Amino acid sequence: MSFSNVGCEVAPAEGGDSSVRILHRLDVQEGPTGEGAGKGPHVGLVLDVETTGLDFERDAIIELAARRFRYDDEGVITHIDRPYEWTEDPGKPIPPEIAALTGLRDEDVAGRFIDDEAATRLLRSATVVIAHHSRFDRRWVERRLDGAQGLAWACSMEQIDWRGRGFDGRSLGFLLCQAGWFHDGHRAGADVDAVIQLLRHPFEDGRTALADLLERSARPSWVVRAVGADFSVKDLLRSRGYRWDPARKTWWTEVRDDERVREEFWLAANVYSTSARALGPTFEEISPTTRFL
DNA sequence: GGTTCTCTCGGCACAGTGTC
DNA sequence: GACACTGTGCCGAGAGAACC
Repeated sequence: MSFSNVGCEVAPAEGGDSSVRILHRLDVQEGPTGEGAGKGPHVGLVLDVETTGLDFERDAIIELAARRFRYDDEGVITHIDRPYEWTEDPGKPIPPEIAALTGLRDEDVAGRFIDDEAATRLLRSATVVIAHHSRFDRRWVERRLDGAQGLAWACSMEQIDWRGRGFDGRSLGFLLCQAGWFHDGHRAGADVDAVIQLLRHPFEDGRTALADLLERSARPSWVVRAVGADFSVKDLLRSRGYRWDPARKTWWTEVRDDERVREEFWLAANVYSTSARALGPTFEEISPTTRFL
């Protein structure tokens, strides 16, 4: 565990003691922020849900929070909107471990419901919806809100190269800590603000985390499936980053749009040149509206 | 023909990291 | 604790070869 190379302003303690770091309590304020305040032409939205568990069939959302922000072409946040938070009665007791984790008790959610129309309108007003683990949040939101399908999603956990940027781990609280802040985690509103703060974070090259995220999210990509690949090339595929899909019984990987042609050549030379029963690769386009489903 | 060994072809278990 | 995903390494069923 190291905080030495995170490229952020974690303040040394008073007196210059380098063995001590000071963390600031996170307090994201509504209103214009930074250079070019308020002028960003794009609208992003950070969202987080708290649920009674992880089972999409049996469990339910108990809290949904979101906050919009404006950002400019450089990925700099220029204005932060007011927070939106709803709690919802799941119709059954909140499990003790979830109550301990989130601080939400049965009486906090009793008789309360998410305003479907307002929440859906809020989500649809954004160019991109961002969550810290969109594979989780997207499924819950699309299941709960009828009008929330087909939005462009990005993931602050998966689509920012935190390790490459000098951070350890990917958990929200730990990333925030390395950026010099702490918050009261595991409440939806607090986690939304934590993500916004991380997106504002400037790396050593001056780019923000949001800029990295938007660039990676906007890149079209392709799921390549080595359909019919012979077993003899499985280790070759694995070493190139392909993964086995048990359901479809194919090796697959995701490549950027500009890597597709190179991948086709590689497959032709290394996989399909030797495989008598090969059927040939398939390519499925992936975009922000189809990721994390 | 019966038994044992070896190889093939995935499949599975587990650890680590993330979410609630 | 439950679940998802990734990476790594080992396991197992079935087929064929080798041996008696």
